[in-house]
Amino acid sequence: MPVHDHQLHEGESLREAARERLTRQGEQWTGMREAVFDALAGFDKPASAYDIAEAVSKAQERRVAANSIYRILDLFVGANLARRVESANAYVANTHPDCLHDCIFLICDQCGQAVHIDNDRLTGGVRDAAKEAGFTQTRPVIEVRGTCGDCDPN
Amino acid sequence: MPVHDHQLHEGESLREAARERLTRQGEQWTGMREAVFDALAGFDKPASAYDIAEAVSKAQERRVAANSIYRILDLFVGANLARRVESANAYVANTHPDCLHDCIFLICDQCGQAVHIDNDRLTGGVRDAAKEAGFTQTRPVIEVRGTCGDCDPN
DNA sequence: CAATGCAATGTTATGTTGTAACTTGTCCTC
DNA sequence: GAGGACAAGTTACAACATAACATTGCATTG
Ligand SMILES: [Zn+2]
Ligand SMILES: [Zn+2]
Ligand SMILES: [Zn+2]
Ligand SMILES: [Zn+2]
Repeated sequence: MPVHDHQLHEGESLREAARERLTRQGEQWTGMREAVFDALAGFDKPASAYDIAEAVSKAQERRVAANSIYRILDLFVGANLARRVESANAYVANTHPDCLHDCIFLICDQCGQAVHIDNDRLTGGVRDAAKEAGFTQTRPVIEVRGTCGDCDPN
Repeated sequence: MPVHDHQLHEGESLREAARERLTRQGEQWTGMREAVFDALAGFDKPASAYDIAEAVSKAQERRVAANSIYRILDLFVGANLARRVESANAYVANTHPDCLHDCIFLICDQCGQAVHIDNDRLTGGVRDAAKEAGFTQTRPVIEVRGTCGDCDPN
């Protein structure tokens, strides 16, 4: 269970929370951004920028270049609407965009599913260790590659 | 300081330790593998497969394809002679190939330097959290992006 | 209402990272 | 010297990411 309380959103509610958050940052919630967010949230596993480009292209019946997707994903990550999964070169929608903290991702090497867990004790420990080594403006990347319970039902 | 004791190697001693380790695994220590290891160990920061291909090409005065480098790097990572830094798409030589454990990398966004720290309490905690979530055969990826003390001397 | 400025997006090109498939070379064994 | 096993070479391409510049649409203002 999470170490702290926060609201997890899904579907319509998630999009609303994302829109709220982005506009509150002084950024616009455009049709294109909504389309990208919907596509991203529609995936059940981390999606690459090209996956998203394909999904948006299909939804809009026109070609959307990966380029534009990257721009919007960068914006989303900066605004905490999405997270980048470094070990998968892929992105996931953030189900609690109002809650600013470090996430831990567990990624299944078999099925590609990613589980998101929160543990401030662990992430705080990693931050502290980096600080102790003289690092500032730290951004922890904590992920675990492995096999999920569904893929290895022992 | 490291939580456990182990020998850190460098230069000739490091290459020896790597050769020892690899051959003990039943793999061959070929000229090509030595060249790749030397090139990798010669970098003062994480090097991409293409960086290494270039270095080896220069050292051997012939073109070596990145392809071959990837094969050898995969072997090295599997044998604990090298580590992949996921958030940098790059590799570093492992200075203690005989010591099997999870490493934490701190990578400076400014200068690219990577510092390697060990903290079994933290990495163990991450492993435990993954296990609790039903994941098996786990391989933690714990890295911190930030600014190193040299680049931000406050 | 033109003219201007600005942010978002489109377009094209190219750079970087990573794999796949097949071939060649080398060494060992029979 | 034929055959097998493994390392490495070669070529081609897939996947991921960014750079540079053009276009669009909308708001401001003279
Ligand atoms: Zn949370
Ligand atoms: Zn799975
Ligand atoms: Zn160690
Ligand atoms: Zn630095």
